[in-house]
Amino acid sequence: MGRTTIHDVARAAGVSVSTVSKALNDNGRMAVETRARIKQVAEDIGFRPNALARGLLFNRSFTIGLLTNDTYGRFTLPVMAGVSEALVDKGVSVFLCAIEDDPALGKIHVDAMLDKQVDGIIATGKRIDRSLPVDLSGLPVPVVYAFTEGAPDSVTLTSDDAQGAGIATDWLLGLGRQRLVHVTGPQDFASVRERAMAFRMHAGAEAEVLCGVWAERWGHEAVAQLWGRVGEKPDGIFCGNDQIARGVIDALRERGVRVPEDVSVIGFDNWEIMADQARPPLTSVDMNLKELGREAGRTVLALAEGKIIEPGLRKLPCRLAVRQSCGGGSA
Amino acid sequence: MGRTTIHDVARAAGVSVSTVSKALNDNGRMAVETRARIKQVAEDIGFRPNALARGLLFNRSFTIGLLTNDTYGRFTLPVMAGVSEALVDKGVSVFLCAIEDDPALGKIHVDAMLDKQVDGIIATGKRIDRSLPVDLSGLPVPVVYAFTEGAPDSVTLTSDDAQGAGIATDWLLGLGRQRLVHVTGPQDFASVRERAMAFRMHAGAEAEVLCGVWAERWGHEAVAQLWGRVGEKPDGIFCGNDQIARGVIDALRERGVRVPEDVSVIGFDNWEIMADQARPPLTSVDMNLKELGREAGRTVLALAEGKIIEPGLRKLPCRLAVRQSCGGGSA
DNA sequence: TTGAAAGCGATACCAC
DNA sequence: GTGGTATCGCTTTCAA
Repeated sequence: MGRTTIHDVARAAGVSVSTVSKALNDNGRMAVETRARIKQVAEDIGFRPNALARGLLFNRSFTIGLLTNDTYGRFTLPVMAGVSEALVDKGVSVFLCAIEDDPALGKIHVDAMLDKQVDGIIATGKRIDRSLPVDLSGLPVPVVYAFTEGAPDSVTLTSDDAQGAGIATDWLLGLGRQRLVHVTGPQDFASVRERAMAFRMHAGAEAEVLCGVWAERWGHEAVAQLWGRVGEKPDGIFCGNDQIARGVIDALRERGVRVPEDVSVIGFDNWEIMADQARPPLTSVDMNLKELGREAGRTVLALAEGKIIEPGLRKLPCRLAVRQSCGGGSA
Repeated sequence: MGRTTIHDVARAAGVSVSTVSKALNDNGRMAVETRARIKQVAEDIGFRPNALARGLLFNRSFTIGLLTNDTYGRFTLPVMAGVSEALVDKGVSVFLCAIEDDPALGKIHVDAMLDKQVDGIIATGKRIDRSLPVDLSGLPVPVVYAFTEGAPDSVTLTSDDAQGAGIATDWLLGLGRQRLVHVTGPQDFASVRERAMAFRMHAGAEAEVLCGVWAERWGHEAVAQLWGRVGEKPDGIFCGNDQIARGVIDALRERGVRVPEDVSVIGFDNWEIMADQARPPLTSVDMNLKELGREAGRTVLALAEGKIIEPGLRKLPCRLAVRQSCGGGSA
């Protein structure tokens, strides 16, 4: 029920607190059987050390803060899951702070985290070319950026947009598709430009790129544009996200164009709830966000333990999640 | 940049640490100007008290734990946002722990939270008739359940399914719809049964309820069933979630049935990304998850401060988010 | 009005 | 091998 302290263990075992401490932490020299007995007693009375006290002593709280402005959580949650997974074994817990785009709220949360002596902070966002509305430089704890613009000379992780676009394009080409189009989001996103460039590198410099918005409706519109023209139609469409892809697929079906027989469609994000429900289910580029989170967790912990990590932008590879919207292959 | 302590403030102000402490906490009697001066000095050198030390003293960490098995986060994130919002002003931070359905993982996280002396725990899930895979009874800290089955005699919050179904049904009736159908999820969900019952109470005991799965494809299938029969077709469809509604809308359009002119469709969850992208955008029941989170936060904090809260199941009202899929009204 | 000292729970150094 | 004691940063009696 109440909190049992190390004194309780000492009393129950008939030894001193320092002996108990050493026994439980496998420190110092002592009779192996004394150690075993003390451990047993501690377990019996359900003793668990107070992390606050240890933290005070070690100047370490075994806690890290995760800051995000992604309210919807499509990016944050997988990242969070990865972070947590990487840290739970080390006894590290994660504070999640959603700060929207409010600088004041951001400062409040960062201050609260620092007060609580977090060992480090992971900042995550929705895009690599925007930073959170709060200054994280010069903090007394290490900061790792994931999917958001970091301070210069910081460690920043993101997924490799060019590589992701490359494998998507190559997949379409590998299926024998010849007339590829890339239907994507607004050009002011760095990731849009990066993916488009890679798309052209793989599909040929003359391959067409249509920029619009991140919405299903833009997928419909793009199909209307493409099929409204005279001449040959595309046989492979690489979309900038799964919502656009969903719109494209629906628009094609409504025109009587068959997916994947006539046209292969591929998405980006591998947002399961979207990709699985598409008709047919959508092949999509997966950014490995969970792995990105694991890496962020490992990195911030290493930094907190004083290890030196090379600063700079690290791009983690994407992989392809194959479903039925491309045909051929393993589908 | 290191950590400035209360000793630093004392030295800088030329007083003792106890005086500083009293000054900053507005405790004890002291010259009003001394107090002001000390506060100023503290601010100048950027002093912030170490929460670990205070926690050790007060047996309070100003931290709560949020436990969830909702990996996808559609429910957890809004709840989390509400919890955080309710607690940030009180200086309370939130540990987020995703435990999937793994009892071992659950125990690890709960133990870690207790070690860190959380002031309380909020347990959230995906449905009110299933409990998390971890026993939270008999813990030394208060527990509030939100959207998951709680221990007997605990405080449990959930949304009012019957009331939500009621306002949806009434809305359809108010628009003059006469032949209502409810297309919903699996009958083993308590919320499915509760909503269906309320639907029948409002629409008439003979009103039809079709149970299936929580997927778009079931929406298509249900429409095929309904329109495949001889006789009059429904003119109002209340769906158990937004995915089903989306499937229903798409299926109707593909049959040439107009929404909302011929049939009004209403969803449940008000999952914006789904509801906004539907064609037409979907009117949907909103469970006010953020408010539920706020209430959970307030409640667990009150409990942590020793206040007495009436145990039992509290149902929070839903509201209708009106878009265009029903026609009439304000659409 | 201010300061010295005890103590929150745990660890580690140094005697014995 | 084992136990006393100082210490982490802060708050709170109690004395001066």
